[in-house]
This record gives sequence, C-alpha cells and structure tokens, in this order.
Amino acid sequence: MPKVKQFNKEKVLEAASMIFRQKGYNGTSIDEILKATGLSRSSLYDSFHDKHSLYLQSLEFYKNASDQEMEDVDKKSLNGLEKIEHVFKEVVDHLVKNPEDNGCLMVNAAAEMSKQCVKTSQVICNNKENVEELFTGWLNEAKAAEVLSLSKSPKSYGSFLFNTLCGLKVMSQSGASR
Amino acid sequence: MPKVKQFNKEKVLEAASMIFRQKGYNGTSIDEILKATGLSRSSLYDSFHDKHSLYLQSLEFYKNASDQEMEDVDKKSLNGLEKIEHVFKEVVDHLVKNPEDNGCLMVNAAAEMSKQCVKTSQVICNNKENVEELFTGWLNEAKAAEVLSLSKSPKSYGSFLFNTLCGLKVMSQSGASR
DNA sequence: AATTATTTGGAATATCCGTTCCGAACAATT
DNA sequence: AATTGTTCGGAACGGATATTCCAAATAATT
Repeated sequence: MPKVKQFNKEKVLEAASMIFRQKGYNGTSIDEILKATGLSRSSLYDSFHDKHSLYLQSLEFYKNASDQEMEDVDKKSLNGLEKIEHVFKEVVDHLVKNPEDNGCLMVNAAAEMSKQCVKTSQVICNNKENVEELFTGWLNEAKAAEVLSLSKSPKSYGSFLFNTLCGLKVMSQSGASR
Repeated sequence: MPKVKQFNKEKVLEAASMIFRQKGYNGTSIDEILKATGLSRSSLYDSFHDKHSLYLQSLEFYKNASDQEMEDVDKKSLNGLEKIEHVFKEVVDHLVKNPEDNGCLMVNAAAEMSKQCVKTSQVICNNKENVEELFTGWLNEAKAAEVLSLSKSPKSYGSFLFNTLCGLKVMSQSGASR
C-alpha cells in the first residue's frame, strides 16, 4: 500500500484562502502559496491541479465556512432581529479586531475576478443568495412576531442588509473605524 | 524647439483608470496599458515613471473625477434629500447600464491594494471623507428644513450612506439586479 | 534647410511566474 | 526485507512581465 497523504486538504484550503484574501489571485505567487500552505510544489499540482483551480476550491471552502457560520447563528435561540444584530456585531467585531486580515475573500473576489471568471461569480452569487435568504427569513420571523413593520418586502430588506454588510467589508480595508 | 507632446495626459489617465478598473493592478500588463492608452512604451515610462506610479495617478484622476461629479450634484438647486436621491439614482443607473464596466476603481482598489500600498489607501480614505462630508451636509440641510428627523448624528448617517454606496458597487459586479 | 529637444518604436534584458518532470524518500502492506 | 503506489524536493523550462536603452522620426524654432 502506498504512502498516505501527508497533509490535510481542508487545512491547505484554509491557508490558501487566507493568502488569497490577503493578496488577491493575481497578487499571490505559487511560491507564496507553498510557503503559506507548507505544501511541496508537486503535491500542490498533484492534488489541486493548478493555481486557478486552487483558487476556486479555496473560494468554495471559504464560502462554505461562512455559510456554516450563518447557519450556526440561525440555530441559536434568538429571535429574527437578534440574529441579524448578532451577525452584524460579529462581522464588525472581526473586521475591527483583525485589521491585518484583508477584509473578506468573497468581496475581494467579486472586485478582482467576477468579471473575468464565470465560476468565481457563480460562487459569489450563490453566497449572496444564501445570506439574503437567511436575512429574509429572519425578517419574516420578526414581522410575524410583530416586533417589526416593513413598508417593503422582507426580500428587499434582506438584499439591503447583505448590501450593507458588503459595504462594511470594503470600508474596513481602508482604515474605517468601528 | 522640441517636438511637443503628442498625447493628452488626462486622456491617458482616463484610459488607464478604465483598464485598471476592469482588470485590477496586478491583472493589467504594460502591453494592455499601451494598447488602451495608445501610448508608446517610451512615452509611458518618460511621462509616468513606472506602472505603480501610473496606477496611483490614475487612481487620483478617477477620484478627482468622481469628487467633481459629487460637487456638481451639490451645485444643483435641489434640497438635501433630493441630492442624496439623485446620487444613488445616478450610481445605480450607471451600474445597471454598464454591466461591462467593472464597478468602481475606488472600491476595487480598496479590495486589491489598500493593504499593500499606503498611498492607495490614502486616496481611498480621502475620497471616503469627501463623500461622507457632502452626505452629512445634505442631511444637515434636510434636518434644518425639518423634512427629516434623525435619531443619531448626521455624520453617522453620512457614513452609512457611503457604506451603502460601496455595497452597491461590489454587488453590481456579480450580477445583482437593480 | 539646419538645428534642437523631445518623442517614438522596437529590440534587448533581467526577473519572475506557472508549470512540468524526474529521481529519491517514504509508509503501508506482503 | 521486498514491493508498491504515492509523496516530496528541487532542478529545469517556456513564456510573460516590467523596465531600460538606443537609434530613428518628429515638429517647432533659427
């Protein structure tokens, strides 16, 4: 039987997504990826095919992780409004406490790659839909509980909340304060 | 007397800022810049020093142009709220009508470069302050005219409006609808 | 027309980057 | 210990990239 894989694929994708977030796709060299992931050149190409494919896999990993965080919030025993508040608090907290983290891979990918790579824009779109859907659900819940009245559809406000979140992730990168 | 400059510096900076917006700093090669601006290689290096310096000049040109647009709105005979509405309408209109334009150079630069280049982040910060200041002024005007009541400071809402605008410019790049 | 300072085109250079390739090291099984 | 399929390190390659350099073209002045 052969030698078994010496690295953990998820750990690699996490490290890769962090460096892509930091320096972007075009700004990150293979050498930097090797250093960040601890992988050998051969292992990288064996297991992830090439740089672009690794980028997409990292993006998807990142999307799944952030989707998961949102699902976790959804499972908390909070009402709709509290869940929304919680998400915003967490995001802002993270952005403020980790000014060296370059914002959000999803937002950076949207700016750098979505017009050059359909697959990238699909992942981003998918994340957008997921998050908006959760927000909308929470708003509906708040509406049903009569702790909130809305002049437009909850879906519009869901989009709006997602939009606001994106804005925060951009602004945090140029030294905006809390 | 010598041969006179064969190109218009502003036209060059406009073309350069458009291609940087499209493909980012790292994604744009010198050859592409030459093609987009019509400049010769030598002229580019003679007049703009190098790629990074050209990028910063393009960024500043873009910032000045968008500052100017905001000032123009400010000069219109509209009340504060109408001015705000007008800006948002214009931005959304532009984003929707020009889906090929890759959003906004300022936002893209924030995502790609602001953590790697202090000068870039200064230009972005400066633009942010200008826009927020105008928004805040318009809100104050609306407040004074008693067409608006605010539970927080106009400055907070100014920041909020700028943030919302940023969000729109990100989301438009991944196929968000109007 | 000659002069002059500058622009311009394109060849040349040196570096970097993504990718391939191959022999050696390796760990699980026989 | 021999076998086996895989991983690993690093050299090697081709192509792209930013930048430099120089000779020729150019346009305003004398």
